[in-house]
Amino acid sequence: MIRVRFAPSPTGNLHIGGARTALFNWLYARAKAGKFILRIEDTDQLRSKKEFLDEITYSLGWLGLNWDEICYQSQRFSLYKEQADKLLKAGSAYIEKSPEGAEAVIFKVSHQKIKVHDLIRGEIEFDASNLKDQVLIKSDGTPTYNFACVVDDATMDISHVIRGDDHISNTPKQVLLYEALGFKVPEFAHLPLILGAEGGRLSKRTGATAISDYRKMGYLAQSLVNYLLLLSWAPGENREIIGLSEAIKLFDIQDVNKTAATFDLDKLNWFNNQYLKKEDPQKLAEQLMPFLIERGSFGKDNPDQAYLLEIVKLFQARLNTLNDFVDWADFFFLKEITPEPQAQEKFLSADLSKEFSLFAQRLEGLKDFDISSIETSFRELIKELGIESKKLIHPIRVALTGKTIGPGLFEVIYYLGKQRTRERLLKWVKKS
RNA sequence: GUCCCCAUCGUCUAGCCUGGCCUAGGACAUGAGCUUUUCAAGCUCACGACACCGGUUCAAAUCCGGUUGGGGACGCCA
Repeated sequence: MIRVRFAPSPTGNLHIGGARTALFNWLYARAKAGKFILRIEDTDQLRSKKEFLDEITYSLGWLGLNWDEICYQSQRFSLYKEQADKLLKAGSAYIEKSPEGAEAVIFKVSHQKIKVHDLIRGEIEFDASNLKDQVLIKSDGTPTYNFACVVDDATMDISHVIRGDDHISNTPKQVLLYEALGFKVPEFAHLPLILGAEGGRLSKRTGATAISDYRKMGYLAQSLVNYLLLLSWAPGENREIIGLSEAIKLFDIQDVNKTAATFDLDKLNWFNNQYLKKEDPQKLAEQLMPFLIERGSFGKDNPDQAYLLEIVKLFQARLNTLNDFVDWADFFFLKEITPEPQAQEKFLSADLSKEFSLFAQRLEGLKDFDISSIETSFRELIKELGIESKKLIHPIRVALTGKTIGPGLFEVIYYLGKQRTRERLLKWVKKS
């Protein structure tokens, strides 16, 4: 039975790197009909916080990485004590007293060569002569990371330890402990790290690191998972758009690359655009609601769902994030708009009173207020005025939307409605 | 400093194990064009890489060695 675990410490949010580690563990368990265990490494009682724990479990769930078992190291302290005593009795560990009288348990490192088999990298050899004796139980009575990790992985029957590259140097220390405790050494697979754009670790400076930040920016869980999946792994055949269920069929931990990958927001944006385009507009509208309400562009009192749905369809293909919709479509929901200064400067500084009022009149007189009738009447007007269509289209767009970019003008007019179109046009007509 | 890991377009990667099908394929980004009513989307095209040096071989991106470069770890943090 394959049993893998993801072991976050609740001293911070779930970040990109952690999520990828969780994803590969989860995938391997699902691909091999094994178990995926969530182990909370909360031995540091000062830095561990409930809010981080909640954020981590929420984010894992949001990504779709469900766990079969969960356990907390803080509830297993007696087990670590017990195992430390075992080593003490066997003479492979000793007690060190601090000047204040506190006692710590230290592991005697035997000087030998240690071979570690890694599923991704093959054999890695270490010389334990480079290692110092290892603290097992700190003087405050809590276990150290390497010790708790080994005791847990062994007693929880973890068959494969899949974790970040940064743990490679912990591995020989842990192997020594497995052997001293008489436990079977599990298989190891060390995943390459995800690097920031400037090389080096992903950090706040190189972009957001918390999964919840990406959720708040309006990325879909599917996009993030799909993107993370393709960092250091590829199914071949030039396949890129791969969902979780499809990935289960294709994934094997041994196919993971050895090379560190750089996190690239542009590619994530592309994935998000792909998924956004395919999403059911109704579902998209539902997901958009919290974003719209938070931004205040959408009243909570009377959200017109049917209207929102139409507007969503108008923008769907051009969104990179859900936030883009909030930024770009606000003029459909706001009562009053303020044009962007540069847009106003460029397209509304000339006096277009005559053109605007003529067009407003035509729209007013339209029998059928549908997209093609609106366009026909506009085309007729510019023909009569003898001007180029774009000379008028851009100023009208700015007057109606406040922006220079957006959906086609005639769709904008249609969905804005006669009333609001007229009001926004006449605002720029000088009374003589 | 010591130890460890890694090395194909700017980025993610296919190919590497099992040398020849590689004039190295795809995607993102970038540039150009089509369309046009702006921005997207879409379509077409372009740009662009086997880090270097040696070895093995009839033949090396692929196997071996070294150099260089990048990354990681060296806590009574996890």
